[in-house]
Amino acid sequence: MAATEATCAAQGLQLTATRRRVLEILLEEHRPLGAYGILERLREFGHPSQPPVAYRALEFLTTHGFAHKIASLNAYVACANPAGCERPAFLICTNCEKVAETAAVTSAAPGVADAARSIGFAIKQEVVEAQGQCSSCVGNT
Amino acid sequence: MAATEATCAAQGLQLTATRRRVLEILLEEHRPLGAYGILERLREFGHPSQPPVAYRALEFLTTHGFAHKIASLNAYVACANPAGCERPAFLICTNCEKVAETAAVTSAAPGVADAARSIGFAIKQEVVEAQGQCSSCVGNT
DNA sequence: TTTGTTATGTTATTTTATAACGTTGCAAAG
DNA sequence: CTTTGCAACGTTATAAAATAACATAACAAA
Repeated sequence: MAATEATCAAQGLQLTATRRRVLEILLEEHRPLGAYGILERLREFGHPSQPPVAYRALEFLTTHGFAHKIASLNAYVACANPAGCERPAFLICTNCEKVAETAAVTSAAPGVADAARSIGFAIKQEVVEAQGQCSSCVGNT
Repeated sequence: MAATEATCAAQGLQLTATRRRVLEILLEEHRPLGAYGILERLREFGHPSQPPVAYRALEFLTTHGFAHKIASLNAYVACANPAGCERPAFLICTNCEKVAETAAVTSAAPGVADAARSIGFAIKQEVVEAQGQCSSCVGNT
């Protein structure tokens, strides 16, 4: 949160009340939250809570790397490393639904980068989302 | 298509009319198609076309590896290599929307596998979807 | 022929996301 | 000042994606 505030200050980004509240909600959760889950939480705090409210805040947060969308879940998480987030990848526990964020070392998995090169495909960005079981849940299911 | 028929015969899977038609539709398209796009096409051919029809066929096709869901697009493509598909990864052109399928060599991108190991996370499956520009579209946008 | 299983047909609903349009707040140019 | 421009906000409505639920059919095995 402090890192996010610092980045916003440095780059002239407006961390408005709603945007800040959405980020706080994501930080409080230990699992990805859908847009409508966020809306519910906003409602509890008396914020306006029509869908665009959440989606606008999420667009701001994801655009600037303060949060990420987990495409395979249609859900959102706060960035674990807002100060220096690059090539985020996610480890999604299919048992407890918690998500760990890590950084991929290369821009693409081996084989994928080669394949891209060989067909002249210019990779801009990559979505890497692993599903499995976290250490607490291994063997539980 | 032949490979799919062969696999179904070998494994006792029922490639019914609707399932076959959905696979044909995906094979004819050179880009990912949403479930409702598929429904439109089915309608043109006089098939029943309520949402569950498409979703059931897609579940069958994706479960057995004859088609894949592109999570970051909420869309579906025919598998490019139904005979021996392992660890599929996708190169999605943000300009022309075509998708190339490739195979990741390792089960996880470097760094991701290490991170998983270090926190005791057991990876079962991985979603790898790269966005960028295909050779025809590089420089066009 | 009854039973179990797999696939289908259909209605309704839920979940996720965006379009569209007017309003507000504020800073910079005139 | 005040007005012009811009970014964010509030609200209504709707689109798009996915699933729940329940009844029916087709067919093989007991």
